[in-house]
Amino acid sequence: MAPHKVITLNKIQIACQSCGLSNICLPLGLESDDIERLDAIVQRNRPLRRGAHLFQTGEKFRKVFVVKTGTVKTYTQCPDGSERVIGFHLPGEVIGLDGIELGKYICSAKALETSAICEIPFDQLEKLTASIPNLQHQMFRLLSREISNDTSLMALLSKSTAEERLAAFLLSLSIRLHSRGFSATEFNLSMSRQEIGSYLGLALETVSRLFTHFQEEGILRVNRKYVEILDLEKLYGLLSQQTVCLERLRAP
Amino acid sequence: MAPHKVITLNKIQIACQSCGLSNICLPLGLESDDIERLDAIVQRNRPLRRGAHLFQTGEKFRKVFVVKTGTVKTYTQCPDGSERVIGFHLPGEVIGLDGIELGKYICSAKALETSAICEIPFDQLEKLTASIPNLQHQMFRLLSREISNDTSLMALLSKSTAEERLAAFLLSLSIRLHSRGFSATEFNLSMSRQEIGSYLGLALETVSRLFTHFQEEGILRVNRKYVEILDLEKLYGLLSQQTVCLERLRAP
DNA sequence: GAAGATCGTTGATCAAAATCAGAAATCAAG
DNA sequence: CTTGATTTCTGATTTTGATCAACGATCTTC
Repeated sequence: MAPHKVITLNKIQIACQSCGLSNICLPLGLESDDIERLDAIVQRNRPLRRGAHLFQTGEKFRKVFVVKTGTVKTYTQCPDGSERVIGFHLPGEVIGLDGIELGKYICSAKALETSAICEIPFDQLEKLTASIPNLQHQMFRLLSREISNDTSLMALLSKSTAEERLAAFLLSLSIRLHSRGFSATEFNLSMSRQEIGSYLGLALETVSRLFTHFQEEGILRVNRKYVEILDLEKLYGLLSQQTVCLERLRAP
Repeated sequence: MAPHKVITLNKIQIACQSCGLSNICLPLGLESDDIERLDAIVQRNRPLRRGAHLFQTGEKFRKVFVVKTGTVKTYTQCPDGSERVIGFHLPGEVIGLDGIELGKYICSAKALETSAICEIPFDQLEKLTASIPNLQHQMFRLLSREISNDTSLMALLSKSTAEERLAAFLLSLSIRLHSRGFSATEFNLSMSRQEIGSYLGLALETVSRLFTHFQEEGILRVNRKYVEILDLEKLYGLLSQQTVCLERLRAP
């Protein structure tokens, strides 16, 4: 009997053309043959396992990364070992752009679950960008979006209660998952209470208590990582006057 | 007697070539004739008075702005009238980049004191950028810097005490002023306690008390807007393990 | 220069969330 | 399956900084 054919994972590659994320990712707004040129410089390796790093703080900046499947967190590490979560990144989101300025990554990025990642060498991307006006515009948009997101989060962090923060976090997740074709009301968190707390500037105990509290209020049903939002309207109602925030949360 | 010649202020214009900020501003890294091309699309109007707006939330995004002299604050407004300060912008800093994504400004910007502002129509800048690789790179760097700055501030806001926040704020100011040729240890704040508090996520009373406290500790001398830092080292010492933050604060 | 508005300081009180501590549930690995 | 590690939940206590309140200083405007 002939040996089975071995399929190497890194050969199963989806070109940008046929990727479901092309409407939120870099190729957005590009002509078909321009997408092909972009596609040619995209590297697609085997999926990363939970805990694997995309890059680490201080490493030389060479590539930007796009999440294709899974979730990635970016974080900074303090000398004392504690870490601060900067962001959670879902499919279609571009990571590493903050490394352009100084030529090195200023935060670390690791997979929270098995995740497929597209890697794009930045020098090649930059050259391509100069010759494709639509790509340049999309790059500017992506960078601008990053800034807008941060602005919203800062507004959230600089005031507002713990309750409001967690509500905003859950709604942001809900909206982003929904826009990627997942359920808006039922999902599994890929991050721990600790990580959520770090991201929102809260103690993990506070996050845990709030989940319980939201459940008692009938807003959601929680079981560890599993979350089901029962009353979206009520959750929105917790976001006092966070206009900007909400508007932005809906966007990506 | 012949009438005196009237000098219109908006005729007193400094070209990018001879502007002292060209080493931190957009022209950084550009060839001489490319700077001229950039210079040609820069609009320089009369200085804005304290309180005047550069742009307001929701307005159509057409231009980016560069502070030439003075200070500008960006902020978002809540329906209840209260505002949240997003950032304070010193000479050489580019404002309005967060409007690219959605085609409208997502925050407002107003002068905190009489300020000279360069205005650059974004559509023209984008065209120019496509034909000057160095300018494209500089644009990416600027956008990336903006993201890095926000990242640092988020790390500061998401944890850390009131004391640490004010220390970081003062050091950031000190560093940025120094890199622009001003004193690192003696300056006049152009913003109120209220605005500092809003920026740092603290009540204005807390900010006021901290100033008093720092003075009692011999770290600085304060009289309303006037600040003299007496012990820079002690001030740095208050920033526990904020590595990222500090590294970033030094940069711009 | 007087009147009013704004801004900054200080004190007293209170509330929200951090911290400390321990139990229960889940997961990973031998 | 058992053991140990990790994660989550819950309770008790403490702390930080917000809020409320009042007053003096400074700036603005007529």
